[in-house]
Amino acid sequence: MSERIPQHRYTAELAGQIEAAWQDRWESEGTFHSANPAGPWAEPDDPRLTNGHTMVMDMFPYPSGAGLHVGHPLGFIATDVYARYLRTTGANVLHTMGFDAFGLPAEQYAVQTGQHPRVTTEANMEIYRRQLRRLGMGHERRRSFATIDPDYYRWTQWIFTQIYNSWYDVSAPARLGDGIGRARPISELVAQFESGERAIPDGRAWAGLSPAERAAVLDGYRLAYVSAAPVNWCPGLGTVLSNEEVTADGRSERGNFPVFKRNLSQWMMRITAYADRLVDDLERLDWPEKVKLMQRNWIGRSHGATVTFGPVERVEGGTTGIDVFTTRPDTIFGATFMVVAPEHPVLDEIVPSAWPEGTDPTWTLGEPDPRTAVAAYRTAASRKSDVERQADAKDKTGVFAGAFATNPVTGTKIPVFVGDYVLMGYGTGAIMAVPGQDERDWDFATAYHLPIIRTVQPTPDHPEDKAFTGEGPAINSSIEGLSLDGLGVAEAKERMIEWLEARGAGSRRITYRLRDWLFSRQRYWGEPFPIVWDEDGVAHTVPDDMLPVELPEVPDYSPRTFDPEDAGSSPEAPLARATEWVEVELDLGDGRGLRTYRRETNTMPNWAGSCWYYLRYLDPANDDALVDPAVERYWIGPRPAPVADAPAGATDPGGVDLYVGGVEHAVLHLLYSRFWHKVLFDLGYVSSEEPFRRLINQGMIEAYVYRDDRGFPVPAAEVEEHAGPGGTTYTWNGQAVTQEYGKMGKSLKNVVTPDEMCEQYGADTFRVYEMSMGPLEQYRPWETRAVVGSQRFLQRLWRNVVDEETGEVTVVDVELDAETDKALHRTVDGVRADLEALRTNTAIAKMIELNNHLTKLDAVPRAAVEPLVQMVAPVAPHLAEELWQRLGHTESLAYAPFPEADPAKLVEDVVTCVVQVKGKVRDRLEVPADVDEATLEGLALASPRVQASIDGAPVRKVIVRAPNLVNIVV
RNA sequence: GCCCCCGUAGCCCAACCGGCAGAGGCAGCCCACUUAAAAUGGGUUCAGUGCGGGUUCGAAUCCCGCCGGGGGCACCA
Repeated sequence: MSERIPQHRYTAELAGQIEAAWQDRWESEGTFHSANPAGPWAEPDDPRLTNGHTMVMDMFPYPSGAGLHVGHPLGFIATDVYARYLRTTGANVLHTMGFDAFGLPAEQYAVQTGQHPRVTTEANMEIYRRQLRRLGMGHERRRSFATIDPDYYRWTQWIFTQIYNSWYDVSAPARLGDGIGRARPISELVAQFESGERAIPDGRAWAGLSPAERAAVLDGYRLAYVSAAPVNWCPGLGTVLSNEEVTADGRSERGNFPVFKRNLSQWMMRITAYADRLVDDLERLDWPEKVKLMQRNWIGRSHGATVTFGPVERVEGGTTGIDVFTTRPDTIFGATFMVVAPEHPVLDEIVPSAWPEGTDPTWTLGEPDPRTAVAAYRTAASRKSDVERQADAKDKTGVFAGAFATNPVTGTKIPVFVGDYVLMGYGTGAIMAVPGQDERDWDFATAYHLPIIRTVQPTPDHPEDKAFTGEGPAINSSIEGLSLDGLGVAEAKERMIEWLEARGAGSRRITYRLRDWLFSRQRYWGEPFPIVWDEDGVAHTVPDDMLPVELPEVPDYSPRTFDPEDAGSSPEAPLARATEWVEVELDLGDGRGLRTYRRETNTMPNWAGSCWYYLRYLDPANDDALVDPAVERYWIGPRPAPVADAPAGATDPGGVDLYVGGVEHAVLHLLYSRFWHKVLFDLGYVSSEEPFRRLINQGMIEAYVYRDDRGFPVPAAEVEEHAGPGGTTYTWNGQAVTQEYGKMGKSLKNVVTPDEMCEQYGADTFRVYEMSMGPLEQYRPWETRAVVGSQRFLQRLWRNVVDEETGEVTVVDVELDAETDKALHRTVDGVRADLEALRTNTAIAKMIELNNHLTKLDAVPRAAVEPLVQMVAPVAPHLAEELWQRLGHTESLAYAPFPEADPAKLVEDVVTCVVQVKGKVRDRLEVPADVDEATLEGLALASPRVQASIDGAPVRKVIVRAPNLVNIVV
């Protein structure tokens, strides 16, 4: 049987041919090459350079081997549409895509398949490249790279050496003079130590220190340093992890393995030095509020005071003080006891050998003396994991330490407790407990019969048996020479801090939740550190001219992993097995000549490569610098105007113009990257203060899952839908199945791939469908059977230009009738605004509308369909190029100027005016668009239908919004 | 427990600064083409905006309180 499909119909097959042909042509012509003002690719004469510039970027993918589904390219298509649109405005547009190819996912896939990570990673990247090409991405291929390329990670290592060889000078003026604090080369700190301008913390003389001692001093300042501290050890992954990679319930973000605290010597990055700038600069960014909030919460800056509670008697004689941090210094009058963390060192000094006279029996754990009780409590606490401690959060437990401190304001003696609801890692590890204004302290006070004093007047409806944490006037807060009574919280805080500072009992203090970034991993597949260790145990950076330090071949690249529950295991770096690589003779050029060193065997986390890749996109062929300064300034330097919604007085921080990616990187990649960028800024390598000026989180495409009566998923593509009186039902192979909504995944049997869609409909149809499903940020369900609507649109557009039977172009060169002309200009105007604002879904709706209008004409005028082809080009670029060519153009339309709307044709001369009586529509009038209010009011009141509605009632008021509306109030 | 986002037709989504609830698509129904079906084309039905209050001449839109869905944080002193 012969198919009765017209020979020249725009079918998936024809689309496939057209698409492949145009992809070849774009590639051979370098259509998407953008122009650089300087550096190896300088093209200073390119006219686009002076015509505006935009950098559009996607979060680059991991070539993990799991395979793409239709959700993955959503953001890529959106940025491609935007970039293609911008090119038609004459702008110089940079849009490319590389690969985040180091790291766990790539390594795990390699381990699973028993191959070297480089082999599988490169194979997967090839698949990705082919798929991206097939989707018609206008990426600039020559700017693409992978983080595993030695030419790339050479610079990742170089940045590490810069960070390592820097320190944060909190008192130096900011680089732009607009604040205090910046990173400086470590050599300047050494000079200060040598000259004596700055004292060494423990008071020794620099000249008298050994190399190892000097190194130890400098490690206290370097922005990258080795520290022995409790870290997150994940036996299941065989590596340590940063705080950001551990979930709230104490498991690894990747793989969901248990994580344990182990004391280990690891590389850290001093991100905490930038905490303030990382918080403050958020308001200069055009980012989703949600992401800003997540970063603010993660950094967790809180303002308060440290207050010393003392004297506490020491067992060995004399007294000591206990410092607490509080955000509520205004409530000190209500501090009736203290609690220190079980790990607090002061406990070693103050716990006496006998319970004080009259100790409440509930305070003692039933132990005969405080030492036994505190020791037992500390042991029990140390056995609890963070997870268990959190799980027990409801019950406040603790034990009396047997000692008393003095409330520095009231002079009252107050008991000191040990309690695990106080964390050693936050503030000072000790708190003043104010049960009246703190729920946790209230719980503790109730459990241990401790006094409660309210120092803020609760609201009248506040329950008697609860802490009051709200705002109100201070009460019970007076002593001789100080009264907070009647003051609001903010004012009371200020007054209190001033009082404390005047007496030396406390001082203003800011604390942060953010901790330094644990930067080393015990994995093979990552960047080696550009660090060698000498025989004294002193670290040295590898000189720039010896970079990159290439990743060696090892007999076994898989990490040593352990039983996920084996908390006692220790990490082993796979690189340590490359003994010939580890032992190395080098002349570091420091005057010490050829010496033997041991290479650092940890590798960097995969965040390292993604921390700065946007900078390399700018100038990927540059061998002399990570990016030419002029190129950086041109593409992502600060713009004259601040971003939308920035507070008054804010300046633009620079950065990538548009960055699109998933929200899952809110506090990982996006925080690390901002940190590195600010270091590079301080050191003068970049002119921008932020990496990403504008961020959009694309939504996910989800899918329906169908399950049979056993609960097993059945292939979603084979499910039939039945509309019935009792609602819609679903069957698979004749048996009833249930529908639920969720993620797309192999095990759920609902995966749809871009390749399938290209096969069945063509890439352009797929692009149009994904873009018309809804706003970019929105989560939405995939529905394959709806894709045909997008295909029909493109087929109708095709048919408006080409005869399906003969393949001939059928457009006519006639003048547009008034209606078509108006529709065209309205569409151009709307589509331009929509594409500009990334509202591609509504842009497509407007194009469909115009196309449907053209379909109804006897013959399609060229003057109408050519602009439509241009407008559709960003979304369906292959089809548009093909039609453009068939319409007689020889050049690609990638740079053809976007159609302009004539403002004169956008105004209607006659509009429909709605006449309401008491807000209800009673009549419609056709009136001139420029009708004046008085005339319109007269016309409305004269309407018989309006008069009938008014029914003789007196008119109280008439609201006129010429020319659209009149509302008569009776 | 606290914070953020979202609820419009059977489904996905529009609706600009508060001003006629509907741009577009899917599905359904009718018609044309076809021996027939598919494909294609043309036409058409469908909601008063999750619920309850309030502000306003006028509310999908602003405010308050619920309900439902999604997400973030959670002894942070």
